[in-house]
Amino acid sequence: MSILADVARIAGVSKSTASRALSGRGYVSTETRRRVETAAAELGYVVSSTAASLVTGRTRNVGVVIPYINRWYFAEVLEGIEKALIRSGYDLTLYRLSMDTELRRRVFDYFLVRKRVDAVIAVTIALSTHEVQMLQALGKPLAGIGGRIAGIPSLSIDDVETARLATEHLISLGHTRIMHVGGDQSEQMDFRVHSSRYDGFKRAVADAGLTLDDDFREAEFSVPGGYQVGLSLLGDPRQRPTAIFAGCDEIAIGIMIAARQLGISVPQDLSIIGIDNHPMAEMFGLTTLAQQPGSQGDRAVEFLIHQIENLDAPTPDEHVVLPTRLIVRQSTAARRDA
Amino acid sequence: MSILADVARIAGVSKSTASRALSGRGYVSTETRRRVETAAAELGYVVSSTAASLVTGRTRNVGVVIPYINRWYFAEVLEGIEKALIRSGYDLTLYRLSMDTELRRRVFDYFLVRKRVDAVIAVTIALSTHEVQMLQALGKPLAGIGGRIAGIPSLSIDDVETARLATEHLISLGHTRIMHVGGDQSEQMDFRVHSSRYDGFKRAVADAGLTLDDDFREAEFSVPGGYQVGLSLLGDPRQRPTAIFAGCDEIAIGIMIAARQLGISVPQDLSIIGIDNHPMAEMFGLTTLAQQPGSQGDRAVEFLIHQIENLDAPTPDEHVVLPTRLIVRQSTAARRDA
DNA sequence: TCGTCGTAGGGAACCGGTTCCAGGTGGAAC
DNA sequence: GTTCCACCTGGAACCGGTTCCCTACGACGA
Repeated sequence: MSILADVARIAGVSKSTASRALSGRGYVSTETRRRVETAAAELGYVVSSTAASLVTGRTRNVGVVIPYINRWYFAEVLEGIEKALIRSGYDLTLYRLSMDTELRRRVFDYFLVRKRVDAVIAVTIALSTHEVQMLQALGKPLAGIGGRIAGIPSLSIDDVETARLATEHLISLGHTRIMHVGGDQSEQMDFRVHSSRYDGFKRAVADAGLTLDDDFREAEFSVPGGYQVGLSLLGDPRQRPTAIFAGCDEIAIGIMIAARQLGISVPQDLSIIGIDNHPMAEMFGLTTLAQQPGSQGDRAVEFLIHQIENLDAPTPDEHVVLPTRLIVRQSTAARRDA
Repeated sequence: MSILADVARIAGVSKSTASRALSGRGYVSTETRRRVETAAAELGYVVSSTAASLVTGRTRNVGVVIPYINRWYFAEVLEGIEKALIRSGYDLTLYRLSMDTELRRRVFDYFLVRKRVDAVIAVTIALSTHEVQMLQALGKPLAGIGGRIAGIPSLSIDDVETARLATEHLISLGHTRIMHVGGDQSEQMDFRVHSSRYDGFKRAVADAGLTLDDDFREAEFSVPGGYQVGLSLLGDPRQRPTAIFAGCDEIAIGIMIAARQLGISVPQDLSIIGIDNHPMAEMFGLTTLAQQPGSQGDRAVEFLIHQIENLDAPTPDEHVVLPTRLIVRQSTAARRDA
């Protein structure tokens, strides 16, 4: 385990020259550089990024705070972030933040804040003003994905508008008995994605002049989650809607499977629309509003790296709204009058 | 952004005492400790983990090399690792390694090797002898999950045995026209998981005295992957098997969906068994061999941390085989004679 | 011929902690 | 009354790089 001084000695130059030769900064003759490089190779020298970051103040490491890993949206975002970071020569340190507030505090105090990362990306986690201030005081650029955070740039789809569009699609097909199956309305960790989607749904319903006395069921954002709600909701023909707007494709698919099992045919008896364009959506013929979580990660990284490398530049406080696209497949159809 | 010297000054002690007071190592009077702590709190002081690791040689950071994020098995392993690391006060740096060898080299050279991590966990990635030696030369403990790596401790299920068991289950139900739908046999990155499962299948078939001239189809390890193979395989009644052993539950579920769409009923016309016990397995009534990827991650971490903290201890070169458990549900049944 | 500029390289300070060592207490044991 | 030891603290070296500053030299334009 050799250090720079060894390399310098073998190459017959000073530490500073060796450093310049290997990092490529500053003037070094080609001959000297070659000598240093061969010496380094010979010794199997690798820089200590720790030592380097101590003096430069840069770690080339970005922290990602994310609540789930094994759900499609989050895994995609994470992959997008990872690809973009590797491409730019940055490492990714992962912090999974559950709703446990004690753990959350620990992650902030013991991990994030120790000058280990150059920047932080919060995925679907609404940082508190205090958390934002803490990180900003340390000079760490921040970005949010999946929602708006006061004072920091963020990236997300417009959940209200997307939900409204999905619902309008159902309404335009003549449906009047519509329900929304979505996420827990009280879950505090996220950016109110769940309630925004429900809000969009309600607006579309109201705009169409419909009144629904029973319009919502809560489901976990997963296929089994949708399946369970589907079974109990669709099992009773008297409460069964003719169309469902699901909070995400996984829920929608779960409901489709439940419907099939109950002998309810989609779209003849029931129209279903989701959000995401999950890889399974196509095989299920699911109509959906497509988003690209991977590219959200990608763009967040691109932005952050720019911030890191121009720390003096003003922090833009803009929120970028990403488009969603309606993909009509076979799970939605005009209402069939009984 | 205050540093230790500031804290020491405010508290009226030396740097060394301040360090001792905050880290809790060495003798410090309670009174002095209190003074230092209040000074630190007042200034909003946070240690520079960079500076600390420069001198201690410990980063409290573990690197995880993994090929996928958005597949169930990998996400579960990653979650298990993450939970265990956070619990022990370690960070997790994530490296997604695709099959791109150039990228792989870069990850090794530029990232892993820079003394940024105290240990490395390779998930389903068969490190080359050279890669293992490089990391060991740097004094980094290693562990493998999902397969055996020469010279380093690893953790996995017995793929051959598990596949054999699954296949035997089908054979015991009287099936003789059996197929395996599994992963690409030539994919080089992993631990031959795919070919081990195929091998186990073939052994069970051979042991039962069956001869099959067409026993394999390749599928991506995903639901759509299984679905596509299912459609083409099951569409032709002359080549259709009466039972399928799928390389994983996601493939199995894809095949079940394809079967349903083609009017082939499971298990009357077709028995299907998978591996994993994926969260969707239960709702599909899928018979499977359950494994717990999360606990694999957990155990690997536990072991590595022990290694890190006792670096002089001999590196055990043991391979731990984890059990799988047959869960019989409704997707497999005795062969129905035509 | 002189000043200037671009290129090359060395010396030393510095990043922000940790830890070794030495010195100084005071109480307990002999 | 020593001696010993446990406890407490400060000084200084050190971890392994990067970078600032200074010197040196050759080329080139005036």
